[in-house]
Amino acid sequence: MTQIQPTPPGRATLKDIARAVGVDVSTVSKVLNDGVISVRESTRQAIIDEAARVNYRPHALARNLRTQRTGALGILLPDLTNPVYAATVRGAMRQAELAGYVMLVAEVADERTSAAAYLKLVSERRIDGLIIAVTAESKEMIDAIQGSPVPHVFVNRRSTVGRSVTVDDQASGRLAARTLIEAGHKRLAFIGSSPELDTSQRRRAGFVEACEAAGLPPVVAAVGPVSRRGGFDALNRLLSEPTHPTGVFAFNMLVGIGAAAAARVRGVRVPQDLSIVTLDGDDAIFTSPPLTAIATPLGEMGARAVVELDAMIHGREPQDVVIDIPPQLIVRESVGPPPPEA
Amino acid sequence: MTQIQPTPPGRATLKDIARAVGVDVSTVSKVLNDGVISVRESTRQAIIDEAARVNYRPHALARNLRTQRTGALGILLPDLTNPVYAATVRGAMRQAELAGYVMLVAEVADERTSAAAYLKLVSERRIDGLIIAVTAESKEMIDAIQGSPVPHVFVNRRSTVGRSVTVDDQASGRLAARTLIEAGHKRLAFIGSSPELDTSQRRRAGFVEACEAAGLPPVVAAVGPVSRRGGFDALNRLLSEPTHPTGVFAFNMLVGIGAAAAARVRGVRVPQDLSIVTLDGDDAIFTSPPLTAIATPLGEMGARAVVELDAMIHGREPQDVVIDIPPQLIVRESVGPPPPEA
DNA sequence: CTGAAAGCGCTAACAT
DNA sequence: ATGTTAGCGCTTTCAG
Repeated sequence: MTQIQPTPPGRATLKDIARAVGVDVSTVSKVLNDGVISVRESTRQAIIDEAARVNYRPHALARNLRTQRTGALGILLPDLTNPVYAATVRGAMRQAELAGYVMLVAEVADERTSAAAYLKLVSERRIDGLIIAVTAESKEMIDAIQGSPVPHVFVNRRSTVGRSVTVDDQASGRLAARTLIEAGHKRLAFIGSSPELDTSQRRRAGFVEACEAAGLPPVVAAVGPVSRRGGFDALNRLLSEPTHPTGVFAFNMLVGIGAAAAARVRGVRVPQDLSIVTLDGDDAIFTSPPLTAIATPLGEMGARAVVELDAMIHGREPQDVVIDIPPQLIVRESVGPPPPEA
Repeated sequence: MTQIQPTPPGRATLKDIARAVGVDVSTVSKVLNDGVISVRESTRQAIIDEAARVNYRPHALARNLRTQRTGALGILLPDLTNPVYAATVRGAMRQAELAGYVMLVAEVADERTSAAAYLKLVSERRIDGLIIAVTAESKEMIDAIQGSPVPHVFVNRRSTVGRSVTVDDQASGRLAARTLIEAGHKRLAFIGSSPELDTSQRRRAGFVEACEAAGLPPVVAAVGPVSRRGGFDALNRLLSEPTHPTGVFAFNMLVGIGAAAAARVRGVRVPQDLSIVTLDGDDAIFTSPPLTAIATPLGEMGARAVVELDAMIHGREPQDVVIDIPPQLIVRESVGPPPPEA
């Protein structure tokens, strides 16, 4: 009489199987890990059958302790409710699953908590590798990262203390500027972040470069927190100046949405009075008006970060990667010619 | 000469400390775990000093294998880029950190992958408890959950196979209806989800109840996927009927945003031609117009789920909890009187 | 082709 | 007040 109730998964151990089949646990281990040829077919079958019968699952912890690998990856990010990070995490998680990892997510508010979360994950040896989606330029953080034996890769950020996966942000900046310039705008502005965000600096550099190439005066670069609120406030400041820009490039979707809200509140019509180009895409289609944006392959970056991490974990040489999808303009309704009087 | 380089954290073991101080590892373990009084002050100090010097961190895996607890919680959710889930996860993660857990997150596309992810986390024994933010009514999933020894709690969902943390969704539905009714609307609609989402059913029930209490005809209940696209399509269908509703209650923010976009595309002005009430809040302030919404304490639900899970893990009796923050209306700009001809 | 033995780093009875 | 012992479940030489 075999048991009628299905055995709950994950409760049987190698020892149980070994006892049932009448072999040693090491034999069971070999068979189940599939690596070894030198097992008689009949015992192999018996073991496999019994394992199936009791619904055997390896105990991850025990295996990990032995192999010194956890099968887990970590990701450090500043804000889960920010769709930019959510999309990145999603891409990373999908790839992680393909590569057989589970994903530990830590949301960190600032550099202090970053370092703490980092230490918790890394020094307790909970993960095999770490994706860093926060800016990590505090001394505390740099020290922690540099002293660490755990592979790590920055995503959508560059850093002196590690490899990174990014896109060609300068090209995005140039494309944004050219889009506005071709629509006829002469007074352009970039709404970016505070200086420590290297990604923003590169987009700005590309933007400025294209402006100068077109012989346009130096652009105003409003700066603030990267958030809807930040975009809202920044555009508000910009619009309160006497001759304000007629075309703005918003660092990312959140900033763009905030900017659009500010325009609306001030009675500035988009795109009749003001054109907006933003970045990162998908969500911007449901704003009003839908925002013209430059697609950023966030998910690909996350996925690629996992690929690199996996390579490092397997001892391969890490390298910086710049995803070579050229920036692509998604034309929607927030860009038009400048208003006549401008 | 002590070492000049800071010792990398997490590399020293109990054995190293024991050897350096000249005691047994078990003594070190006792001291560092703080539970025991019976240790001479001088040795205690020596141990603590040495531990600090080598920057000792316990090896989570080894400890876990021994104690049979992982110090990790899992969460299963359908869509990270959905701000509703992002907010829930965030609340859960904050509370998890306070309670000393790390958080494993798994995004699952459907019931099939749910079951697989579930099994991966649970049967490999990677987590002490699981938060379930997906609807889990497939036989596959129910079987997996029921046979499982791992505590689990549903969040923002109810289920026959486990405890849950929810809010009073019927009250939210009633409040939404009353808001519209008090503004003068007579033709109301609820845009909800397909029937398997119990949360949607409760909101709908409350909505219908309040309509009937006001003597209003049975409401149309559009149904579709819970997403911007779903809200968009649903309102589109609604508006293409000859006498369409003048006030709609959207199941959540995403649906509300999609509905607003659909109105805009059809040239239906909000709130002059159509009033919209939605749920879940924060993001809705940056839409155009800002959407009047009923606040839903997503973060609290996530946090409370962790509290309940922690209780279960420590052997306390689980219970269903309904967060007793009454639904609160956030008045913005998407509700007004019905158009005159209606 | 299979088994015995050792050990990953830690904790917890139980001795002394 | 401290050490001894045993073992969590697994993998991995090394012998037979």
